[in-house]
Amino acid sequence: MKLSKYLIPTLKELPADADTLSARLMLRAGLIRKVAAGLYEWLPLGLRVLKKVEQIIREEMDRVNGQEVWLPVLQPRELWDETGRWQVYGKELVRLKDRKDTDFCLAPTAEEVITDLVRREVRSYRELPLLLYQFGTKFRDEIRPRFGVMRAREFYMKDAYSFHADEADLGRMYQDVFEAYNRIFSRCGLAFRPVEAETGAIGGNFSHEFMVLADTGEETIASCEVCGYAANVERAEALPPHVKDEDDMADIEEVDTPDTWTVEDVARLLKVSADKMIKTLFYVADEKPVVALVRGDHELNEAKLQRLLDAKILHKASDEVYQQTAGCDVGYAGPVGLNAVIVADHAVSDVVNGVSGANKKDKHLININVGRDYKPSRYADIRKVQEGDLCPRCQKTFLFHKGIEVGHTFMLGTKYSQAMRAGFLTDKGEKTPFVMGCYGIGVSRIVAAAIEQCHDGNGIIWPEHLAPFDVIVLPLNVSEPALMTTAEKIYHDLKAKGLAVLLDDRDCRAGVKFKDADLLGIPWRVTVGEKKLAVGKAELKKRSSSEIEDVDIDQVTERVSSAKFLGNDISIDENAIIK
RNA sequence: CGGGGUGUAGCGCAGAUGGUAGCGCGCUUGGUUCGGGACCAAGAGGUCCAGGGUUCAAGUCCCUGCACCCCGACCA
Repeated sequence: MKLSKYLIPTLKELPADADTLSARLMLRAGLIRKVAAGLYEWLPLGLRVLKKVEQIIREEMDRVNGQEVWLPVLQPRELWDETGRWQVYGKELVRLKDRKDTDFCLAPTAEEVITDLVRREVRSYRELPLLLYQFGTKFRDEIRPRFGVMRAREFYMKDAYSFHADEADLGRMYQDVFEAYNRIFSRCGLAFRPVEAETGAIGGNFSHEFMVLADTGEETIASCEVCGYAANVERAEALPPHVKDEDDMADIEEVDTPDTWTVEDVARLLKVSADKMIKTLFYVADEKPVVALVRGDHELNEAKLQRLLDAKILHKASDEVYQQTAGCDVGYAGPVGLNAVIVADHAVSDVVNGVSGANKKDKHLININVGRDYKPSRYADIRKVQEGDLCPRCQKTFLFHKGIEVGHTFMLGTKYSQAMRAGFLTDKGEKTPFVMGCYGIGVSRIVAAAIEQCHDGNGIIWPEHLAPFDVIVLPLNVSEPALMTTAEKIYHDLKAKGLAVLLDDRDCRAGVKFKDADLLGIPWRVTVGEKKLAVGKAELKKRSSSEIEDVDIDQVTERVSSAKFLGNDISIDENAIIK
């Protein structure tokens, strides 16, 4: 491809609203342009990278016997009503009507449609297991799109769904896909880590996220270097401390705390530490009010609470609920004398002579004690793990990292097949619901994550398997015929070797070409300049290295084509794949 | 949804006290240059986000709306 005729609008200055490094570089290198908040156009160069990622995923999915399909983006409400997700999914689901006023949504994921397909077409255990996947545009009306294509409202995703006769078979497939995912992200040249994860709106009972490690990541991972346990902080188990305070119980007392309601302020006013405070939070779980207690220095983990209560929808209670139940505002609520279902975090039970709101304006209670003054309905792990917490398996201090979620696998079980009455006949002739798994990869997000991980001050440094082109050839002076002829010959020879080559045939100064070549991040650069050409040489440089090598003109093609991917391919353990 | 901010040339921005719409980059043409974003000259390019109002006169002042960005709440 000749650069002079290729749409690569590189930018010296960057658009003001680009908020992360990868977004800035994607705009500057001419990979994408923004149309509206969270909506992007992929230009030729960007699309080439996207297609590279797609092909790697396709190969690995096929390797574990996945079958590619293509499902509609516009999906009828009736299917979403069957699983209840038309209600549960919330505002993120883009809803619209057709000309006949029938409700539809734009697919944020495709469990309903695929389950509908399989329930109509698959009858027997003999046809299982089945792994179907697709690539396609997904829509999620994010509250706040940001970070370029990383959190866009419309994005490109690979989603896969598997159907099984039983849990054991799902377990085998889950393992296969898990390994396929490891290969995919390795081939993409990413430093990543699979972690245990929350299941969120997709549901199911077991799930992993694949996190690309990057400081700009939105997710936080807690990991233990001793036993290898790693989980999203949304999921990570907290170890109950069991260092019950030694103090004797003192008499409960009401104290004045005018205009003081945050944990920090109350603790300062009463001269107690935050871990003596009991935070009292009101929630509504499937329309039933629930009170959650966590220690003042801890944070409630809503996902844990929701899972514990087995609630479809969980949200913070409104001020009215506080008034009705506690008779006061949020900051003055407390568990003593409260007539409600109370769930307490394990750590709360160890607090002796604690402090909480008195359920009266401007009043708190001191010296409150579990058992004597209030009685939670149940204890559970409902807090977020935090800095300093210990691994529940081996009591070693957790490490925390930032990550970008690029893949997510779920063991769904029968959540969707039961709701949609999707089943098959067993060898005994019994109708049984499919056991399902689902597996997603954010294809467009991988592109951004790769840049986030691989760049320098001059631009992108593509991992070789993702690079839009393998080589860029720079004739430094296009008006010099000998130089141009040589450059074009190298260009054609490289192409003949099957490499993707970009020829910078623009009539501009050398500096501009060097700057753009660095910005674009093409792995190999061949420079044809007059001085070196006079002695029959061209310059060869890897984008990832600062070394420049002079190579005989007629050796260039051989050098590049033989070096491509050398030492950069990952070893694949064929035995790990279950056929 | 709450708080804050911004909308002026393709991009980045400037346009006190209302009075002929500007700069840098990019683009076009010509010339000189030519190994890390050259220089000179001449050009093209604007419903100043939209609608309403005040005024002899609005990019500028006043309403209303929209879009976008940031922080928070929320969320595979």
